[in-house]
Amino acid sequence: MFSFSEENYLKAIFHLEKKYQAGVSTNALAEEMETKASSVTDMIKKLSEKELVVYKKYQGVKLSELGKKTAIQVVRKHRLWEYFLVEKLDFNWDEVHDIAEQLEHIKSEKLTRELDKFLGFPKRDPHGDPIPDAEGNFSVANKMLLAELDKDEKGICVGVKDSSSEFLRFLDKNNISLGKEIKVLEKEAFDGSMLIVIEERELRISQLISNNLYIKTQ
Amino acid sequence: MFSFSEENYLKAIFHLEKKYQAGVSTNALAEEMETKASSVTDMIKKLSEKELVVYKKYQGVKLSELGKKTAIQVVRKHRLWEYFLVEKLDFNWDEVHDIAEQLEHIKSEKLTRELDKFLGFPKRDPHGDPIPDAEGNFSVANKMLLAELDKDEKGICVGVKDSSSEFLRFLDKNNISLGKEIKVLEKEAFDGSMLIVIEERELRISQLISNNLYIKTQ
DNA sequence: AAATAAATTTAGACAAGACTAAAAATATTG
DNA sequence: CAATATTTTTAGTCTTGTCTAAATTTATTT
Ligand SMILES: [Mn+2]
Ligand SMILES: [Mn+2]
Ligand SMILES: [Mn+2]
Ligand SMILES: [Mn+2]
Repeated sequence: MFSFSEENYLKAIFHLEKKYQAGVSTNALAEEMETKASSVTDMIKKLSEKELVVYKKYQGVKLSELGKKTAIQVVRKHRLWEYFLVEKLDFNWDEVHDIAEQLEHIKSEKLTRELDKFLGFPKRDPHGDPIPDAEGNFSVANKMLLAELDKDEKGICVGVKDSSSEFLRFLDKNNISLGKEIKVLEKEAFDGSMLIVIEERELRISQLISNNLYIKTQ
Repeated sequence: MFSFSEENYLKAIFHLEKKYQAGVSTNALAEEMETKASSVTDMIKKLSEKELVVYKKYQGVKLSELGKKTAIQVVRKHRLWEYFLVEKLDFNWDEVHDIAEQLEHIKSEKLTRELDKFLGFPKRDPHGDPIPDAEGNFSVANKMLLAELDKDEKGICVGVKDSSSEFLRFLDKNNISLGKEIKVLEKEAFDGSMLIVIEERELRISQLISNNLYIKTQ
């Protein structure tokens, strides 16, 4: 089917399209892929040749229907494997991303379907991100950033924006995990820091933290 | 660590060394890898450079200690994943090899260890082959080929030599599976075919079959 | 022990995917 | 709007792993 590299580009474009609806720029893609702009141009041409993306020179790139479908299948596999690692193999949520980056490229529709079934058709991965079903459908939750809450408002923690080990371990250390309720006690206008309460404990967090935690309000 | 291709060559050499103790020839390796002899020579040089094999021009190749250790880890992963697919995801034993060929290259020691634990440290894969433990140790069972049995002798089916889908489906169709007892009722000297009895049913099998079924005698 | 056959290696080429440096196109600014 | 800055593309190179064709070495026959 498609190479690992092609799949990784498609996935990156898929994620960046949320932010750049008008088309994903070569530089944005180069940064996401941790490669050089010239390499991106080369690959975009190949993807365009294969009708996985729509590309006009200097105008950025968009996924075609086929490209989008392919990207979603890769994301589906990534998130199913992350769920598997956490729920079945006792991995912590900060340890699974790199392994899922490898597993997401395993080619077998039956494997993906059977894994999904084995896991009980989970709807969200360990970081709160939606897992597309076999048809590629998934629901985008109406979540918001904790930073958007005002004093005395509260919400349930439902996901992370940054899913780096560093951030996830910080959350672990402070006993913040998905499903818990967070209430804003104070909000400092000057630096955006907050005093929150989570499970009866008070905690002061910087804006960098509240900007990377998704919550859902009732 | 090592590339997929390098790992595949090491695994192929590992398997061929059983048959060619004096050194695996370039042609034998080319056939096993389904590639050309010149490509094999190229790769052998690279592996030799990395001290994974011992190579003298025109003299065939052998695994170094490091090469052997690496090959065994790949085999361990291959067989653990095959076991996982059959035992947890309800795959049939004839469907797992190609997927395991992909999964065996996933790089994460922790994943392999945790998978092993999750599976209950299985000793044999679905085809009866031994699964090396984390240290690379595994027991070679004292099995023999069904073809070696004489009239009126019996044994327990413990493995397959050929693990192609075609052969495995043939066994399924004839209700032959690992763990079952087979008794030889007749043995035809002319063509090596046998009349066997397995679970009260009589069955005539060609020598090609009996030459690819491992059994253990009491 | 030549002569021939078979196995193996070398030489040169190619595709994928990356890189650097330079050129070209687009955006921004005075 | 011309000058400058930024972005993007092109040109040329490199590495990995493969291939074909030719050369070389080893094995087998007469
Ligand atoms: Mn991830
Ligand atoms: Mn995730
Ligand atoms: Mn197998
Ligand atoms: Mn097997």
